[in-house]
Amino acid sequence: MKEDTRQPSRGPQLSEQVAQRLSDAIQAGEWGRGARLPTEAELGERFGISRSVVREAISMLRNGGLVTSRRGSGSFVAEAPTVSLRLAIPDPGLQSVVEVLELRRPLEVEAARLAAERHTPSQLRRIRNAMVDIDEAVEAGLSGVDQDLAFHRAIAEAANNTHFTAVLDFYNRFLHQAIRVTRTNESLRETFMQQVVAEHQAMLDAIAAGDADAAARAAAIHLEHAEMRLRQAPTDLLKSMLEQEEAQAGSPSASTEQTGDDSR
Amino acid sequence: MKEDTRQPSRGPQLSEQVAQRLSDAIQAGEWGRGARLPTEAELGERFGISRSVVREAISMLRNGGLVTSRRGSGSFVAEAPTVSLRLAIPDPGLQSVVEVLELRRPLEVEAARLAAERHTPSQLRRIRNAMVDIDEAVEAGLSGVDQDLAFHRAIAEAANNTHFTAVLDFYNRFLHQAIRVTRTNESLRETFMQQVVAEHQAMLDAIAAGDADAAARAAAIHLEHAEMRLRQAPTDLLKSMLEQEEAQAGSPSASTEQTGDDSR
DNA sequence: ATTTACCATCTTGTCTGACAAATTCAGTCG
DNA sequence: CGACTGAATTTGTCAGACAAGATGGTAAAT
Repeated sequence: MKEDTRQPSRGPQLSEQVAQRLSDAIQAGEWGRGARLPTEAELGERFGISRSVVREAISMLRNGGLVTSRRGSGSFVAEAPTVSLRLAIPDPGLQSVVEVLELRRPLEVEAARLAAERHTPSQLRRIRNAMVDIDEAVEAGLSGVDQDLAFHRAIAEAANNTHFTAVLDFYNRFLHQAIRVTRTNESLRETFMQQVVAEHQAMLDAIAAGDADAAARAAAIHLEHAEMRLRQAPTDLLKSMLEQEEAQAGSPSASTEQTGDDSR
Repeated sequence: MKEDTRQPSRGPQLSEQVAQRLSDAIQAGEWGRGARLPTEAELGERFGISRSVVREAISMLRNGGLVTSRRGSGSFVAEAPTVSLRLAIPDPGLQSVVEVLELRRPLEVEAARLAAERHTPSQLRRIRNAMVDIDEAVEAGLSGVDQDLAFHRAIAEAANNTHFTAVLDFYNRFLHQAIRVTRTNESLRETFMQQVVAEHQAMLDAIAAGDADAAARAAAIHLEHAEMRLRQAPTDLLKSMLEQEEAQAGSPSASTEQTGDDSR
């Protein structure tokens, strides 16, 4: 074909230029939704570049949600284009954690209210299981942070509104450290865990009973207390934990396991 | 050397797993902001993979705004690292708009509460100006949708918590269409606008007075009524308008720009 | 001694070739 | 006609090499 023999202009990023041109071509409708675009080899020849660059370019588009690739089959224009919310990762510190909590509180409260009204039996079961998992993890001497987050996520799911799970999931990663701090504070751990369990139980009961207002109240109390517990943890502990995490970062404990214990 | 000889578990996408692990490590603080991360060769050896996969993984992170690479120098954790939440553009329809509103209501209520407590004089002024702008726009025969959204955004800004503005900005685009629908409904427009103005005024007064609870109540009422107004609009009108907008919206990869107009 | 020019070295970007894994499709056999 | 087989196709991964740009140290010059 040789429809474009121009040397890609001496720019900063070759693969980026190619990605841009491919993106333009797709958005211009050269290949419709779900259509298969040329093979990597073919694109490489068309643009006069190696397959590596084509792959990098396609990788960018794939990351942008514009195309999907299936090994052995090809790369395709995405069926459902996506938009992305991009925002800066906050500084690790008490203030920024509090800001995240400020956002989460109204969301979780509303999620609990909706969950009380809309939860399906299986969703309620998952919430219950999550609570049990927390107990078991704590019993086993673990921090139970992942299980705690899973509990809250199960409630968000029971709200049956994808936006809640999406936003809360998004902010979960920032809370991971914060919750660990409160759990690791030895002197307070015992008392705190009792409070947490009681508050979780209250939320679960209200949701199970279908009492929306009570669920909202219980969630509000829990989130408020969570912030108090965090504030009560000495800030130097927070700081030292962050440094500690940095030091032990290479060890095998870091991988994040999805708690996929449920049968969907 | 050879600190991680585990075979990457048989997963669908190898490079994706590596990207996830790198992303986790960065967010766990293994490498601080602006720090140089190991060379591609070194990472390849550490994870037991080839440089190609490392490059693909880093490419993903770079595309996600988590790292930047400089040829000859290395790859670095971004100074202002960002994580991106991607979600599919919802089907145009009343149900999905209602879901967005469900998420926004608690957020806007809390934003109004915080704004009442924290607003600076200049922020209050911006809210006032936005209200005037709505009047002027409507007076001029325009829909005033942009001005309406600006009003709400000004309140979110006055909450002085970047996460509120980020999330609300993100969902604004989905609301743009919905508000237009209610405003375009000729038969109801007059009545609706009077209501909207009154409700806005109540919010502004409460915020200006520093009455957090009153601000929250006013916001809750406004959002509730907004949903009612939307439901009252004929659904066929909504549908046709949404489809029309979607047809002419040809920028799927457009990510939400960082709102850098804030002085922090 | 300080500054400047140079150069070895390192790191990412790109190229080339190969194989593995998964899919597709045509042909064959029941 | 339908199910299976196997070759061809295509993306994913691997390996090695060179090019382009950056870094830091050393020697030369003032």
